[in-house]
Formats: sequence, structure tokens, C-alpha cells
Amino acid sequence: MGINNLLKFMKPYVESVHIKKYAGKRVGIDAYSWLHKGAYSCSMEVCLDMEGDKKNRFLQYFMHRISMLRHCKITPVVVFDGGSTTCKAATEDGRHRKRKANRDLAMEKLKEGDTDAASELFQRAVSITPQMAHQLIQILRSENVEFVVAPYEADAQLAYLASLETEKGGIVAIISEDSDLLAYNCPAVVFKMDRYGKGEEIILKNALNVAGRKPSFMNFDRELFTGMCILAGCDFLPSVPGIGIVKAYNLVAKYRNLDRVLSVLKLEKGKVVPEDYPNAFRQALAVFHHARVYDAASKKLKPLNPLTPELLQGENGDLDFLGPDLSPSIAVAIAEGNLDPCTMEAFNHFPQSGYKHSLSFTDSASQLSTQEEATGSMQEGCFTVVSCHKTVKKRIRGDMPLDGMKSSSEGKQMTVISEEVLNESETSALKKLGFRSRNEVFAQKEPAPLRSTLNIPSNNPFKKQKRDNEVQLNEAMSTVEQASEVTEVEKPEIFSATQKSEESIDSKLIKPKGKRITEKLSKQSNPKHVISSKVGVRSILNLKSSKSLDSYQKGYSYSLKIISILGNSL
DNA sequence: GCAGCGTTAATAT
DNA sequence: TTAACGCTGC
Repeated sequence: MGINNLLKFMKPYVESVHIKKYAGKRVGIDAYSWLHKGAYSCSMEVCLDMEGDKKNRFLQYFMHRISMLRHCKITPVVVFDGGSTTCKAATEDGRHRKRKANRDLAMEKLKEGDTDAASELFQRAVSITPQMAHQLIQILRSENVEFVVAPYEADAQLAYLASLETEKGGIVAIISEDSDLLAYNCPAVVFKMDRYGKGEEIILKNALNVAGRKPSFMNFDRELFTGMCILAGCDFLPSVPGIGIVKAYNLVAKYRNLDRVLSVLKLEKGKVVPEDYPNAFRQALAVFHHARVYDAASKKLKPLNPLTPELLQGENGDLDFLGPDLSPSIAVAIAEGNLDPCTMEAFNHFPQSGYKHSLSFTDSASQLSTQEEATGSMQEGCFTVVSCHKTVKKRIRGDMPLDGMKSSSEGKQMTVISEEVLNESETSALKKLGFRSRNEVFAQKEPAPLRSTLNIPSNNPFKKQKRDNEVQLNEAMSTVEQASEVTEVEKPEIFSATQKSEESIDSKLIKPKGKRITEKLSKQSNPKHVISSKVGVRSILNLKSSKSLDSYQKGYSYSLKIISILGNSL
């Protein structure tokens, strides 16, 4: 990830800082880096999509850091990655394969009973899923933390925010682990920030055009700097064999013109330079400067910097490598966290989170820590559901064997495995180790489905898939406009299933819910599956058309605060 | 001196 | 997953 060896090379420009230097300011956060770090503490649970408190540690990790920033009077702006662009497909694919291999190995170790080796391998296998990001988004909403989902790269979105003035939603610095941000010309990036707020900062203008320091970036403009980064090797384009950061720097410093550098490279390295390297290089450069980002003011996608005439004329006018343009309604739905940017499926509005988000932050005795509150309603196994769908209400009230659920509880720490992500032998291996499957725990206890499914083609290249999905989404929308059932389900509603649930409204607990099984049930047993899909889409796009965002969000976050599900039965 | 490879440690609690 | 380190070969 990032630019090969860039941080090491920039060491002379790194300064130790405490994040409180940005008190009173808005600071952007690359969500992926914290999600990933947080996931280490629960890698097995995440990989196997288990249920239970431990799986949600990554949320606690994230929110702890948010609390720390707020404690420092910083306004955090969390930026999530969206879909990946075609340029990056190869890198992503390689990572995916590695993770899968590690996961398979981990399963084998687990079967052998070697849990230590297994957990180490699971740590290498963790990937951050859109569902995890969405879980976090739900909490951020309820805690009124500002966030945006980038249409493509979070880095580009962060760079865009950093280019805006504060009054227009801009940020003054970025917290991340990704050196790409420097290639995107972000002015101030804090790397390796620990939980107390200490980190290492690079301020770009302290390096560019400053005399007397080595390596000297005297007479480097931002384009040359980005060019150097690409030459050294980045996610979009591997470096020419034999070229690392030092040689890249020397070439750029010597010729101060990227076209010249490319021709010298061809002369010096000859056949080692791939045929299409110069073209790929220019595309990568264009991505770093003109990637498509979401503009909250116009609620549309726009290029990070205005497109140049050369770009508009070149590439036969096909600028999809910057990330294909999206219609405004889709762009908004993605940015606001209602549409999965990878699959273009509507996110399930059903609660997924087991995170207990009553975090407070103290630094007395210079020790910063979280406090989790357990409430009575949880211990008593209270059951409250938030839903956008009225049939859910009926099912919960009519069919849910609540008493059975309460009596089946076997202590808080029980971990439940999901058969949908495991094959048969894996499932039986885990059962031998004492895990229970979700199907066993949730059989006949699940409410009706809410998830929308839009028949996503699975093997298509990303670009085509996005377009197809967008068409389907728009079609689904227009069909739904006329469906009479829709009017019934527009308003988010809160339903309670026990007399205790009224009390739980004050509770700040969110307990996990079996999602995958919900989907499975929906396909098997709900003849109205297609309708409910459309409802999902409608309810999302409805945000834009008929309600002010503000009032919806208030309602939504309120709803989320009272989600408290299943109590001890997990 | 540098690139590039392999190994190892750290990430979180 | 990444950074850091040491080794090797150009």
C-alpha cells in the first residue's frame, strides 16, 4: 500500500507531533487504516464472521480514537473507501488471493487444534468488508460524527477535503498510514498516530521548495513530487525494475520534467521499461491529480482538480480510469453510506452492530481509556428492533419465540459461527471445538428479511458491473415509485417485542444480529423478496427526494440508539 | 550506493 | 498489512 519506501525517504521531514495541535480544527481520518488496526484484536471473529462481543472490538477501537480526538477538541471527519478503480484492480486481486490463502491455512491450523498458529494466520487474512464499514457508519451517525464514503479512493477524497476551506467542509490535516496521501499532495498528514494522539507528521510545504535540507525538493512542484512517487512504484503502477525511490528522486531532480524523465528512462533501461509504461504513468499521474471525488456542496462527483484540455482530448475522451462518473442520486447514496459502493446493493438498515457505544474519554493520570456501560436491559435479554418494514413487525410479534430465546441463553461469551462463510468440513471442525452455528441459535427466531438484492452479476469486470447495477437501480426505483406497498414502509419505525423494550430506549446498547441467515431466509421463505428489494432501494433514495437529510438523520440516529437485541441469548 | 529479496516484529487486548 | 532490518548482487 502506498508509495514504496516514501516514508523512509522523507524521514528528514518527519516531525513528532501530538494531534492536539489541531484543537479547534477539522481533521480527516482514513477510516480504512483504523478499521484495519482495530480488526487485529478480533481477526478470527471477523474472518469467520462469528457473532459475539469480541467481533466488535474493531468498533470500540475506532470509537475510542474518535473520542480521543473529540477530547482534544478536534472535529473528526471520517472518510471511507468506495469502489476500486480499474487501475488498482491487479493490486486488489493479489491482496485478495493472499488473504484467502492465509484464511485457508488458518482453518487448517484450527482443525489441527493449533489455535496460536491459526490466530496468527487469521491476522494476515483479515479484510475490511463493506458490512464492517457500514456497522461503523451506523455508529458514527448515532454519535453525530461526520463521515463521507468516497466514490472511489478515500485518499483522493481526503485530498479534496484538504483543498477546501474549513467553512466549506474542508480539513486541515489527515490521519492515515497511507503514504499515497503525499502523492495526492495532501498538505499535512499524521502517520502512526497512537491511541494517546502522538504521531509523526509530514507537512508537504516544509519539503517542497525549501532550501538547505536533504533530500532537497528545491524547484519541485507538486506534479514533479507526484511523478517521483509514481516512478518509485505505487498501487496503480509498479516501478520499472531497478528503479526505487532514490533513483526516482534523482531522475526527477535532474531533469525537472516528467516527459524528459520518461524518455531518459527508456534510453537508459531499454527493454526493461514495459511498452505501455509512459501511457500508464500519465494515467497514474492523472489519477493522483484528477481522480473523481464526491462534492458535498453540489452533491455530485467531480474531479479532484479541474480536468485539463489535454486530458479531455487524450484517451479518446474516455476518462473512466479516473473512476467512472455516477449519477447524482447514486453518488449521494454512496457518499452518505446507504449504498454499498462495491456491489451497488442497498445496505441493510437492520442493525448489525454489537458495539456498546457509550464511550467516555478521560485522561486523568495521563491514561486515556474507554468506559463501557452495561445496562440492565441487556442483562435481562430485552428485545427491540428497528425496522423500515411493517411485515417485520408482524413477524416479530407473531412468530418470535421470545421465551425460548431467553431460556436458550448460555452466557455472554458464547461465540456463534456462520455456516455461510464456512464449508462443511470447516463447520464441523469448529463445532467440534465447541462453537455453535448461527442456524442452530437463530433457527426460526429470525425476523423477516430487509435486505435488498439486485441480481448483481458476479464475474463482470468492475466497471461494467457498476454501470449495469446503476441501470438496474434506476429501473428498480421507477418501478417502486408506482408500487402501492411502498408508501407504507417509508417511515422508519420502532417496534418492541417485550414490555422491557420501552425501558431499553434509553439504553445505548447495540447487540449483534445474524445477518447472513437473514438473507438466506429471505431467499427461501419470502415470496415478496423482490418487492422488499425495491423497498430497500426506495427507502434509500427517498432520503434525497422527499425528506430533508437532517430530519432523516436525526430520526435514524435516534432509532439506532435504541437498538438492543437478543440480550444474553448470544 | 542502491534495489530487491527474505525474514521478523508489530499492529490490538 | 506494513515497516524495519540485514544480506546479496549489480
